[in-house]
Amino acid sequence: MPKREAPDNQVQTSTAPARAVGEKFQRILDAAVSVFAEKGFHVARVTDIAARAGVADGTVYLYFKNKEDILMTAINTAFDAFVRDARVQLARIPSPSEKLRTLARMHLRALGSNRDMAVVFQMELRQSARFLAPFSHEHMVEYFGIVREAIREGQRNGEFRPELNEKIAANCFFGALDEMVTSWVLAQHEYQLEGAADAVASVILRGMESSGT
Amino acid sequence: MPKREAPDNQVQTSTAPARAVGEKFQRILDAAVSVFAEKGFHVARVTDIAARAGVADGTVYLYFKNKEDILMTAINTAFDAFVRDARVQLARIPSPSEKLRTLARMHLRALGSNRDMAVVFQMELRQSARFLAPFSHEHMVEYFGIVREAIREGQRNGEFRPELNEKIAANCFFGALDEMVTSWVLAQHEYQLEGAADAVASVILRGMESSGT
Amino acid sequence: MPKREAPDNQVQTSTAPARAVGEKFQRILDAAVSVFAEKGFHVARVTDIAARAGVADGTVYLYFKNKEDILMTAINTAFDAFVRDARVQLARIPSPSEKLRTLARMHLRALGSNRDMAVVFQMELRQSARFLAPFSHEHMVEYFGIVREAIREGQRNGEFRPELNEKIAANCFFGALDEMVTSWVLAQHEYQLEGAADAVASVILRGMESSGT
Amino acid sequence: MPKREAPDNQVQTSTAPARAVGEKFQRILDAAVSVFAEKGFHVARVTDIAARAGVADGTVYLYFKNKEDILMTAINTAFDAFVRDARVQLARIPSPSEKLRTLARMHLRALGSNRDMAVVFQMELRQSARFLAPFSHEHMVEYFGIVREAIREGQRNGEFRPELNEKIAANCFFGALDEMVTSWVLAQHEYQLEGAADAVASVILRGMESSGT
DNA sequence: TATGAATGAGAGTTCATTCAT
DNA sequence: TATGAATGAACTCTCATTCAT
Repeated sequence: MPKREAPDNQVQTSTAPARAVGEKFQRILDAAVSVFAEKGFHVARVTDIAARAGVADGTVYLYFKNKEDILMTAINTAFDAFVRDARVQLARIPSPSEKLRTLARMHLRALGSNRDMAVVFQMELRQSARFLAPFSHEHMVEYFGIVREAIREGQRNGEFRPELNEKIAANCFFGALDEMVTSWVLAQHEYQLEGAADAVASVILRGMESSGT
Repeated sequence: MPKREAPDNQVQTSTAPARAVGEKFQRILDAAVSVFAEKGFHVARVTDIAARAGVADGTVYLYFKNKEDILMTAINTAFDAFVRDARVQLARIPSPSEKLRTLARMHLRALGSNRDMAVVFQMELRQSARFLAPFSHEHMVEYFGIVREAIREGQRNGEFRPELNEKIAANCFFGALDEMVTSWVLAQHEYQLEGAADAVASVILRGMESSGT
Repeated sequence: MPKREAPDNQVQTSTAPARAVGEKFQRILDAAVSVFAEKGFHVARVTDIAARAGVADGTVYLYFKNKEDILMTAINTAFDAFVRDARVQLARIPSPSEKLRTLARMHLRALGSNRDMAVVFQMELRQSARFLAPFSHEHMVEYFGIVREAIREGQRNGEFRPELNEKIAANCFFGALDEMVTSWVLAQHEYQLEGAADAVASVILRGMESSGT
Repeated sequence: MPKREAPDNQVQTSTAPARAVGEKFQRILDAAVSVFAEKGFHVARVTDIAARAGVADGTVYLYFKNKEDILMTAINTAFDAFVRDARVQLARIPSPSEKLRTLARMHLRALGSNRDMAVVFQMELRQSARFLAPFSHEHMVEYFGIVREAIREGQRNGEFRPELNEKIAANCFFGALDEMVTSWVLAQHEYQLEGAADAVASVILRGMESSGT
């Protein structure tokens, strides 16, 4: 029954320095993400996670209610941190199109900098949205909210075509980025995911722009 | 992207009592898709599938090697039919942009007409691409091949911006449609998925078009 | 999912002849009683029961919902058979005191002829009455009902003291027999339990008899 | 049969800060009896006991060897106190029948004044007699010894029928009281258990009395 | 072909007990 | 003494798959 230290955004920082005590929570979380990425949630065994975290099986249950709770915590923590960060960044940017361009960059940077977490997001998030706690789906709704708000803003100030269905546009934006991540995750060779952000953003933004722009 | 209504996609066709045989095969396949859609591949039990198909558990193994084989067959059969159909349809259309617009319509129509299969595609395809036989991934590559060919064609004839990375553009196209399906599948209320095809296509196509067009 | 053959009173007859097929249910039940008697319900492992019954672990769950269900079924089946038998026998006897004397004999004969079952009754029945399904407790109530009815009858016809609290008297009767079984079960040396029935009955019956008798 | 209120039955008595030590020891013991009564020995968790005693899990092991030791200590302590008390009381009484009548009253008073302990005795004592250390069984033998001695005395002085099997008679006596406790423990409504002592004693004593008395 | 009873490996989870602090 | 985080053995139950009928 150790108490989880306050989740501090840095979802998984396997930095070198001193492996202080008490970061067992984080170790388990990191190990879990790694194992989930490797075998998928259902095939992953708690024993694998414990072993990779260097703790006993039972220890996992001191920090998490059950296997599902580990996945949920991993996803929610990362998602929370991302959305919070995104809100802060976007608040500084006045232009809607620039906001979306920045969001695209953040999206691909966040996932591109942590392959395991990216795999988990791409492979498990949809499943969990449907079969596990719809908790994580809340985050998706939140993320979409940010995107849609920017689009509406752009429509109001004339940047984006007003007749465009804002929900569909948001799907195009998110879907395009999401597919970039998926293909990156499935790719055999390594490449910088973030590098594609501008190209994607420009396709979607042009697609939404008012003709006369 | 299947059109599973038409029972002509059956992979195995025996000789003599072909109808009866294929009929049970198809019943199991349909039942499986329905159960997979409901609970997800890993949680679905073979017993559920057999019961829903109205056959004994053991009978399932007369038609399929194992549980995974059922999923693979379901996905592959539907995907095959879709890709074959797409090739035929697109061959008749000269304009690259019109090709993509048609593909978008076909994509959303195919999945929009069979919710269970759509759920399975959205929830299980990525997982299976990574963890199960990468067999089904071949189909994705094939589908992407069709999209990319149309894009290249459009770049050659000046419709689409030549500096555009064709792979990224294909991801935008597919990702946008895919996200439309996902949000449709997760939506609480019913609506015609196909109806959104033109809106999505127009966003992506405008995004790819040459400025001077 | 084989269907339990109709429970046919002969709770555990490990008679010699042909071990017909389909008596797997009975084999598991007998094995369970034997294992429960040996180690107690909570310490007994399902694996032990399966092994002793000569079936696989999973097979146990084709016939029983869970470990508790095995215990309950064993207790209930035996109890049912006993109570049904008792009702039939006692119906033929007019004298209340003779009824109780017969019941005492039946009680000790039933448990004295099956040591394992006796152990389970003495060790687990009270626990199960409190912590498991109070189902089995119904049987106790039924048994007591038979005893109390006989006592009331005897009070009505003047055989037993009318001022006697009938519930207390029933407790004396049952408790005395029960303790005989317990001490028999815990005893190191073997002896005929049934042989003590008359001695017990005579103590209790004299204790209840009207002074002038 | 304990009189656990009085905290003078403590088995272990350390030297210096005897009061404090014994106090925590007793708290754990009381908590254990309460938890055992509630869930049964095997289902009770050491954590529950520690929590209810207001100590850490590890502290329990400073006072007791293991979970079983707690149960044994609880039973033995109570039993010891009861038997010691019984010996003292009965020594003062010359009449064998009066001795038994007094014992009946003490028996029901002891358990009737501490429901938790009564539950533990009724539910766990038999189990422990068989599966755990037969240690506690010694107490039963001791208790029975007292009863049997009184019966023999009564047979010698002509109060009780000489042909009566003294062991059986003792079983009747104890069994009747024991069943009173059991039914009291299982009863839904509250009532004074001790109040039934005379009724029970009179049934058994009459049952044992010589005819001509 | 079809059945469904039987199998048994395997996984998640619990909890008595220990031991460094 | 006291703590409570950590351990890891153990156990119940599930379910994909097989095979005798």
